[in-house]
Amino acid sequence: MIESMKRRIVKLADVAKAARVSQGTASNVFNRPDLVRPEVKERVEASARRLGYAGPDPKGRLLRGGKVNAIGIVMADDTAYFFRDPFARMFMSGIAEVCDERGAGVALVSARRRKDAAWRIQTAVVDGFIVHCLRVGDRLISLARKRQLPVVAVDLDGGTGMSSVVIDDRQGGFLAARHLLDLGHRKIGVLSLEAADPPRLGLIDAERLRSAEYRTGRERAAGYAAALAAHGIELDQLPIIESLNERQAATALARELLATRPETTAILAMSDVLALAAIDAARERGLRVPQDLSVIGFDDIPDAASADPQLTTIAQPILEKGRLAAKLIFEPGPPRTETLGVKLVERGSTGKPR
Amino acid sequence: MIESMKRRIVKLADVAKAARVSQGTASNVFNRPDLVRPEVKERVEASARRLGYAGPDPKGRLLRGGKVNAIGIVMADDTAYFFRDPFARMFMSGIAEVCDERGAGVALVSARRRKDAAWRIQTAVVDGFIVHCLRVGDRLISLARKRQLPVVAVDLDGGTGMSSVVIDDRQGGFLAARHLLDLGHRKIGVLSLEAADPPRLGLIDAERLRSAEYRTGRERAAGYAAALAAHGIELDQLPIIESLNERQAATALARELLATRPETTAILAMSDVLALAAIDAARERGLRVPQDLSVIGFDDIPDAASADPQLTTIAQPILEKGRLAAKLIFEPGPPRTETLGVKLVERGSTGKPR
DNA sequence: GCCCATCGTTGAAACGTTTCAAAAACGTCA
DNA sequence: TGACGTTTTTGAAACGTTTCAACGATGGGC
Repeated sequence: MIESMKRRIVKLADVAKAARVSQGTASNVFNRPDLVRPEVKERVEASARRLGYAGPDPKGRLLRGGKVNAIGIVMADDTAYFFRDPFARMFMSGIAEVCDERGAGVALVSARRRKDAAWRIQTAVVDGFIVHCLRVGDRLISLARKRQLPVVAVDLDGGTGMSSVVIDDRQGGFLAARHLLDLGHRKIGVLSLEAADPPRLGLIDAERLRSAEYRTGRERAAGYAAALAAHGIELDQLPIIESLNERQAATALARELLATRPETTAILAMSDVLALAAIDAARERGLRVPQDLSVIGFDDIPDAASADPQLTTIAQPILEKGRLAAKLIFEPGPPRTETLGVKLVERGSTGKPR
Repeated sequence: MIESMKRRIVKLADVAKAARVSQGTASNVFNRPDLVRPEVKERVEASARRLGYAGPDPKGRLLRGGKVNAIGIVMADDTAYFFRDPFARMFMSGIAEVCDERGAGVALVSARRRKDAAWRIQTAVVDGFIVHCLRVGDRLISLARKRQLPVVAVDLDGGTGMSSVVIDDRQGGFLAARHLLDLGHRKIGVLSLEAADPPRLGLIDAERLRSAEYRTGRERAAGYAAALAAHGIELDQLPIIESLNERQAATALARELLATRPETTAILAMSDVLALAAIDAARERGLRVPQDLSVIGFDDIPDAASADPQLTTIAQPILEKGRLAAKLIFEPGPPRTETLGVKLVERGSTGKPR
């Protein structure tokens, strides 16, 4: 059997012709088999096999008006972050759950490099976007919205005309700070998430947080400030360190904080990852947690409960956040902002100051 | 301004017409802006804005012959498994790394429910498939191959005519078993991965593993058998428990094993997840690891090194496996099978029998 | 003033499918 | 046998884009 040089790809029309049926019938064989007479069906299937037909190409179907049956998750990080970061993983699990229920797929869209991020969002083949963790008015959001597909923003006010899912970050910050204050701490160091892009690693002003582009940092800081104010303290009086939300990087910065401010008795960390890093740093200096240093986190990632000591933290319903975001994509309605509650989880990493 | 009732979606042709340009030129404005005179470009862009054009629809572009620019990862589990299982996460990280380099996206394809798995694979909008962790000759593999896209099988011989990436599971099994035997253990319990679909949870025959559909279980068991044989022991003499690769479920089964066979001095686990579960179960019974019970795992997931005690295990290059699989997708060539090496990592969970 | 090269623009042809109204085939019943 | 209701099949029209050969304009060199 001699294969033609230019081996064109077999398409439905070829199969139809070979089986002496109309294209419509051939299509039905694959999509609504019960509409077509068994005998004809077999003939078409035989032709398909003989010609090596790959089955209806989704590209064609798609254009005709089908849904892709997948939603895209946009994060401002590299793709591996989805699998590395505990928060992201939990969040994705929530999304995945709902997608499985609906029989939809999940596409990961990394927007790490601003350059091709635009292209990625513009060309992503999806039915909707969940956009996470960006700064207010971010270009990625507008890019996604421009696609005129359902878009849900997470941890961020998406602006008018779109839905978003957030948690009560301010309340969380408030609870965390109050917890330390109630225990009697006054020499508190703050470990902050990135406030804006580009991040400024190391010691920063409270002002940078007050006017932060990133909602999460801004709101949590506002909560801290409110609790401190009740004790007549200003956030500006505390040392604040801005860090990437990565354990390694954060440990280095925490180490520096503890070295420059040995009087510190407690660390107010904006995430559990940062808190765990702080504990690592404390341990290096021979400080016991919580006897010599109290540490409180934020998020309540799974590792928080199994850390040593178990981490006191502000729990947010991460799974639920993911689920909700996905549901909002699948059941689009009038835009609304859902705010999820947080709560203080007291575990072993905080105690009275020495 | 009165919106027409039936608000048709604005397409490139509309924009072109409104700007009094040919469709070709309009297309160029979006794809090769430097080919078109600035003045015309502005006119087109203005029309696009005015009409509320969402930008070229990927569906159209796709059909015309473009690549999707994304690869699909197929696993026989629910979508959340990608984010939950330590092995899967590491593997995905490797894939993600390469995809980021190439500017490609990642689509997660869950093939949990066999029913819609077929549909999912047939309609996934991707340029290629990486198929993981299925039994030999699996229908999912043939489904993927039928799409006539590049397909790479992982941890499984995909059969002829396709590439695959595997590790030397047999050698790994051999090293693990020999390690325990060298330490002097003879009363060894085996905690096995699923041998076939459906899984049979609980005590099984060695025969079930010898003829297992799943390559991983079969090969690791063969390695165990080889090492045991060198000491004149047959695999059949050991209690073998088949379990799902989930910590909770496995803990229950390990508990049972330890209860029924209190003479056991060592556990040979086919994965680190299983090994960690065994340690949990041992701890519940008040057994110290490794003084009262030695446990060896397989995979060397990140948790293995940070567990307490640190897990002795067989390390496989998980990241590299992911990277390699992705590379094989992007640089398709003649089908080949890449076998990656494994090595014994001695840590704190194994010791001499009491 | 003519010829050429260059640059922008055009028009039409794919790309592969699904859908739908209408036509054809078939079976039933009077 | 013809009328009528059902099942199957047909043919053609979208779906929205990119590409490419060909065409027209513009300007430089002679």
